[in-house]
Order: sequence, then C-alpha cells, then structure tokens
Amino acid sequence: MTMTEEDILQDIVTRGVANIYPSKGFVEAKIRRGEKLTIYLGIDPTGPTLHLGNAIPMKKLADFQKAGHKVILLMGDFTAMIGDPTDKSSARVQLTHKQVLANLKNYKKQASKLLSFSGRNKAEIKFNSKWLGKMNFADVLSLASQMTVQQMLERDMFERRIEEGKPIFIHEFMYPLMQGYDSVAMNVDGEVGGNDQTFNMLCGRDLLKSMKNKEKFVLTLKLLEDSTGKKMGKTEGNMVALSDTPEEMYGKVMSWSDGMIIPGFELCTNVPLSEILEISKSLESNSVNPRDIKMKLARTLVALYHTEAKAQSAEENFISTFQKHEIPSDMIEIKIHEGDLLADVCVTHNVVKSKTEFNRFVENGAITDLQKNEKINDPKIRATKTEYKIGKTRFIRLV
RNA sequence: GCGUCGGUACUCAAGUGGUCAACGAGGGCAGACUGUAAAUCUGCUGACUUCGGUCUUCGGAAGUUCGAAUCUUCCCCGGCGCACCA
Repeated sequence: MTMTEEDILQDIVTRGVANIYPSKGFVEAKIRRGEKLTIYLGIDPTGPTLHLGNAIPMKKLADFQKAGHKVILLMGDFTAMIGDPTDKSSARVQLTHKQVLANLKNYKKQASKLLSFSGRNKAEIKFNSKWLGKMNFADVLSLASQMTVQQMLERDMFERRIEEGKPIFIHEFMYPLMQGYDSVAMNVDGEVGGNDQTFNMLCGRDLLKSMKNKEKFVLTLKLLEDSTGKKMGKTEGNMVALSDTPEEMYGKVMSWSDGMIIPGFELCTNVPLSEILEISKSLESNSVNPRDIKMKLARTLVALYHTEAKAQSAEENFISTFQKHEIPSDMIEIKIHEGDLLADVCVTHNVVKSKTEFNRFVENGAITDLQKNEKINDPKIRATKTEYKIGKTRFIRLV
C-alpha cells in the first residue's frame, strides 16, 4: 500500500497529535503550498538515554524530515548546565559541557533509528547555550519585557502553586522565556513537543510573533498514557529506554496496561492508522486476546529499534520464559568463588541494591533456584553454580 | 524590616520529650491469582547484623536532658499579613 502525498500530509497533522496552534489548517496550507519548513524539537540532555516518551515527538519530527522539511534537534544544554535551583533535593546536577557532548553522542545513536543524520536533508543539531549563554542582563530584561506576569500565571502549574501556598521563584518565569527564545534565535517555522510542553512552546510562539512578526506553529503530541491518565512509569520501572535490549524492551511493553495498547501503536509505531482502527475494534468486541495484540505491539517496537530478527527471538524468549516457564537462554552470567554468599554476589554485581533488599526478596519468596525449581528461604545461602530468578525480571547464572 | 505560621523518608502527610526507623495515603517492589494486563488479597518499602541488637535519618549548627523529630539558642529556606514602594 503506497501512501499518497495527501495521506502523508494527513498523517503528519493528525497522528498522535494533541493540538496544533494556531490551527491544523494553518500547517496544512503551508505544506500544500510547498513551503520548506524548519521545525525543531528541544530535548533536555540530562541523562545518557532517550526513552519512548522522547521518541514520540521525535517520530513526528522524522515525519517532517521525510516529507522534505528541515529539522533541528535542539539540545537544551544551557539549562542543563546551570541546573534548576528550585530542585534543592537533587543536589543540582550541573552538567559539564563534556557530559552534554557525551549524552549527545548516545542520543544521536539512539535517535538515528528515527531521524536521519546523514544525506542531503540531514537533521541538524544545535545547542541553546550558543545564544542563551551570550545574553547579558540587558538582553534578558528586554526578553522579559515581552511577557507579562499575568501571562505567566496562566500556566496551571503556577496557578496551582499559588493556591497551595507554594513558592514560585522568579527564575522559574525565565525558563519558558529561555525555551521560547530558542524559537527566535533559530527563526523556525514550527516546533513539535509533548503535550506537557505546550506552555513553553506557546511562549516561543508569542515571542517570535512579537520580536520577528513571524507566526510559528506548535504541534503538540499526546502523551503515552492509558485512559485513566496513568502515565508510563516515569520512574524507570516500565519506561522503555531506546537503548534497552530486545528482551528488556519486549518485556516492558508486555507489562503495560491494556489501555496503553492503542496509544502505543498510534504514538510509537508506524502501523497505519487504518490498521490500528481495526485492532481497536477487535479489542472492543473482545474477539481477540489483548495479550496477543500486546505481543504484536512489543514485537513491532523491538523491530523498530533493533531488528526484525531480534524482535522475533525476543518474542520466542518471552514465550518460553514467561508462558512456558522455561529457563531463559540469555541471562547475566556472574563468576563466583566457592563459599561466596549469594547476597554478596548479588550486591556487588548490582543485581540488588543492598543486603537488606536481598533479605527482603528472600522473605517475600522472590528468589528461585531455577535448576532445583524451589524458592530460597535462607538469606545466608552460599552461592552455587546454578541459575536464579530474582523478582519478576532478573535472571542470573552463576558460573 | 515587623508579625505570624511552617520546613518530616520518592510524593502528600501525622507525630510536638521516651513505647519513633517514625501513623496513614499515594507511588514503588514482591508474593498469590493471571495474560510479566487490570481488579483483588497479602507482605515489604534507611543500612549493617553472630537476628540479641547496632548505626544513620525528621532544614543546618550548637545546646538542655539519663533520653530529642519533639525543648532552647543561633543560622538557612519558604507561605501569609503588615510596613516599605525608587
């Protein structure tokens, strides 16, 4: 099935889209007119890995790239380097430029599954420290004079904090301005981002309008969450990292709630919308086992970030391990010495966080000797050359 | 600047001299049941331990006390009100 240009256009402006400002028609018209647009996505370069949540707007950016538009991946290194002083607890992880570059290298590798960094229309990477880092107080003031306090307070996060009597620091008003200024500095036509970034992106739209009289469009994407609004585990748990192994990725998808299946297909895969609609209908009519659909989703995702073959073997591994309860073929191998305590082995190899945690696992009956097929109930058991299952997902082989 | 209330573990939030590693809720983890789903039930949720205990933690520092998250002093940070308002 080949898509017509109109199909592609419709896909761009509807698939996974939460909102388009000023309007869907505005963007459609630009594209139909054959304008070559410059569109960007800002990302926060704080960690070494990208996750599926980052991948959603990135996919949209990739759609624009495929359609011939110029795309920019903007590293928000400036804010990452100064850190956010509001967050007192997290000891202000101030990134050095070196770290940012290291993260970028990882991102590029991970993002290259979606975006093209080579060829004629390659994705460009920019750093916002380049312009934000050069601004002096006068520049900042003139920027700040573009926006009113009332406009800032429209943001419901601020509204809520006022109601709750919680502090709002002046510099927090600067973050939307900084992000917004990126649009001005790069003089873009559009921006894509998660629905949670709407305020900041619109701030950039306002700035671009008032400073350059240019109408930037903002395309926001739905967040990956189920119908109850339960987001994909922000806290690692089941948040798929693009660098996850095929097995990890497959397993994490399988632990998603059913309500995530359709959003997952729509936001994270290239499965055509028409087919997704079919799937959705069959789920509603209970004519299929949601598990099987989820397996298809897991396979599709693994194939996207790894390969078809790896997806296949991840699935086989999943079936044999979790459905037939066979011992998985691939597991972490740890060399041991006779007489080592299993607890020590697990702690030193970061299988568990502490001995206390290990003891808890034992108390909960969460550690199984796979060869004898029995649960460990002695926390001081010595490590032997066998295989253990620790919790739901951890498998180790001692050699 | 003055007054007043407040700062407790991942988050919210009790506790206001010993029974406090700290109620409860959410989250997370694990077990049972399952489809590594949901719902439900149960347990766990600072670290070390010879499982008797030991050590570290309630914004920070010092102090009172046999004993402090709880009292005192100083400091840091915030909310609200008043004052100031070039």
